[in-house]
Amino acid sequence: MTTICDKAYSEKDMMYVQDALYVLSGKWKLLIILALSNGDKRFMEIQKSIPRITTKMLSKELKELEANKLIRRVVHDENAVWVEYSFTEYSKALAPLIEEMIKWTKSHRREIFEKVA
Amino acid sequence: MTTICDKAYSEKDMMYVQDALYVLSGKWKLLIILALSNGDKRFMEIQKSIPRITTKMLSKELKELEANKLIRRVVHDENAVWVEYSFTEYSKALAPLIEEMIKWTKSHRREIFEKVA
DNA sequence: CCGGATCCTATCGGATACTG
DNA sequence: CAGTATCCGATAGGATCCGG
Repeated sequence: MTTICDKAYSEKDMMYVQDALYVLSGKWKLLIILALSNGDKRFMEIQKSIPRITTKMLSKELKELEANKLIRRVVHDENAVWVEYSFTEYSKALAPLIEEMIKWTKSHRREIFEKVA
Repeated sequence: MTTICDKAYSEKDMMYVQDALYVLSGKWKLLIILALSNGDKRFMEIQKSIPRITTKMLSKELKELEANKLIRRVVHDENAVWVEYSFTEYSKALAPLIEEMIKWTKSHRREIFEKVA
């Protein structure tokens, strides 16, 4: 029942949003988490499931996500280089946020993306 | 009931998220919308309510937000330069998303921001 | 297969000064 | 007051190649 109209957000709220943006900023991080949503994936599998991401960006983003405990990195075989990524309890909590993004875009994308994209 | 675990997101879902990120990316856009949450504001008022934003960035972001119909710009007096910004029906729909960001950060910020920030 | 190293460009974003 | 203009460094992001 809190629309933006009814509710004035506090300065604290703004800081919360800023914090979230800090962790989730950039084009790729949320998409990587999405890519892991249907199970663990290896480096190449993640890359294939995210259209235009380069190895460099994927590598960089995976590190940051791991540092922030949003994904987990497990090396299965040192010699064969068998690495698997999975999300954490912590990143699961992002599901409602992701749901809201999808909802919002679904109901509004026509209004914007016909002209912009 | 859909946690990330239970549900595998589709490629379409990924595109939706990408679209949302496209419109909301950067450090400032969501904060600007938040700043307008308790009523219309003038340029300087917005700037004062967002800690470290510069006039340049505010100006730039306002333009983009307006182009995407996420805010409305009304000039009240040509001579006195009296401009007011307000959000739109369209941006009101972002409220649930913002709520989720705040919720998420509230429950998890300690886990991250003690070390990172 | 998993990335790191390198080189490059484009955009982000800050500081400051300036205009109507 | 509401922005613009300019200069600048930092970061994002892409392309390609290389090594374990």
